[in-house]
Amino acid sequence: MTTFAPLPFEPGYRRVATAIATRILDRTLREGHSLPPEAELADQFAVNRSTIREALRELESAELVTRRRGTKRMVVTRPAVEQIAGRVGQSLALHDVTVREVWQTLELIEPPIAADAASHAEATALEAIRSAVARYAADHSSAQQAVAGVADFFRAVAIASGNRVLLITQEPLLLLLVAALEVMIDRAPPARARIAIAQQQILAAIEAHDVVTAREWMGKHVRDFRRGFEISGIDVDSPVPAPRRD
Amino acid sequence: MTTFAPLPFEPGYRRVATAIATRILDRTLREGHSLPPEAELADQFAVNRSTIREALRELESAELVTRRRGTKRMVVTRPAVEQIAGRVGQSLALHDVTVREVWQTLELIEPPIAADAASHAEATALEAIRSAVARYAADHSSAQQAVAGVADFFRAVAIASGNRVLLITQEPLLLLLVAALEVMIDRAPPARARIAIAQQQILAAIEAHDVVTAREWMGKHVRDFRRGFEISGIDVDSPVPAPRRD
DNA sequence: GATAGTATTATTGTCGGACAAAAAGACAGG
DNA sequence: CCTGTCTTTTTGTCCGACAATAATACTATC
Repeated sequence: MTTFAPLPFEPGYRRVATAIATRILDRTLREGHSLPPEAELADQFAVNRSTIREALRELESAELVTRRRGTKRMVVTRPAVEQIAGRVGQSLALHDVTVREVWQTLELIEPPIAADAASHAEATALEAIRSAVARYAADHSSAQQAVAGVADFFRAVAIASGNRVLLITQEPLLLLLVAALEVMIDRAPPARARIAIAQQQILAAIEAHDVVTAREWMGKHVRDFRRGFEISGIDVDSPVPAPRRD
Repeated sequence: MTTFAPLPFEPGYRRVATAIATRILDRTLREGHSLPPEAELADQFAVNRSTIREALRELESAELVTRRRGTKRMVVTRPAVEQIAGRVGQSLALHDVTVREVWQTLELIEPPIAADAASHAEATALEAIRSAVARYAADHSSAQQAVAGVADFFRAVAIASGNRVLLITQEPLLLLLVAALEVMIDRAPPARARIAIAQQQILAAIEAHDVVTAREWMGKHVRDFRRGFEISGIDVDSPVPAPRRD
């Protein structure tokens, strides 16, 4: 017996969206190019403007096009790392991922990132790490600020590693870490100071191109979060809080 | 002097979208719940149906709501892993990430995943790995099939590791690996056989709860891809091809 | 001739209403 | 209980409209 797959009906707005998306992905439409006005698109695709607008909302939501603030035309963009990460973070949270899973993953990827950074960090990337460390040291009074500082440090190190895939892969984890840390940090008094020390040690190791020490201290740094959660009485098997929407 | 940020103007369709998204993220609207019809939403938000529809396109694009095929009402969903991964993969490709970066990241995360799998794989997860290995061994004639088999093996191992964050984190990398492998595999004759051997060794190690061997063989497995790219004459510093759209 | 200010046009965001096609629901008959 | 038919909802798409504002052309001024 032959079986038939159901006929896939694609509504117009989606066909339009994929048509435009394809052009963006194959680089026919390049970053910065602005899209024709809606009326013209409607003409070209021979559909109503409403249909075009629905398609644009899809693309906009995928960050393939954006409107710069205070401007009218839509502009082709590549999805910013943060936006994509936000999606992934949301998704992970909705899947009831636990603090433990996030933490285990960080424990796994961060030390090698630090090692890579130590082995081939360039001057500007190093400077960025330095300033992240300095900013954290200078002011970590509010929980929110402290936590943001922690994330920025990780970002700076990942940038220094020179691997953008790692940087982007790491980003959703940071979002979730941030969400969880904000709850934890004020309940674990020693946390702030220990973070500062770890950052300084890691920075020093990276500056000295000391791969082994960088890896080790990053390992300690990440493991410390686990301790923080334990001290503050947060069950590591509880689901992570959803990251804030922007 | 005090400075003022420009007043952020949020169009109605976005305000509606975030309003609904918020309800989904805070679990007021749960997975499987169906949304009210567009007309009713228009009433509730006191906006036109067009505005509602544009908002729905945004949510749909974010995978927070979906229409089951052949059905009419919109249903609240949590974004499927594959969809999210598709986005991230696209984004990475648009950022001109190189084969090397993808490969390095895999080299970094896969061995520990295999180690985790070896240390606490459950029966069903093990069975899934076994069947993935068997499927690959049974038929890897077409490039596309072979490559899909490779990805499925990685997925099965990640599932066995019991860490969903790793699973989801890994997914975009697999998409890019697949896109790159499809080009490479037919140009590197020994690749197919070596993959089969590696899969069998890793499976055996996981079955035996042999953490060290699992990690080692997974390391070899991933490093082999690098060799494949070299043999087939693909520059590892060339950008990865964009993953196929669905 | 360059610049600042003003008028015009183009474009977006939103609305209202309309209708065919398809799904969901109600209902009768076997 | 299943099956086929009829009715009601609901979606996808269209059309036309209009206020608000960005983009552009134009003008006056120095």
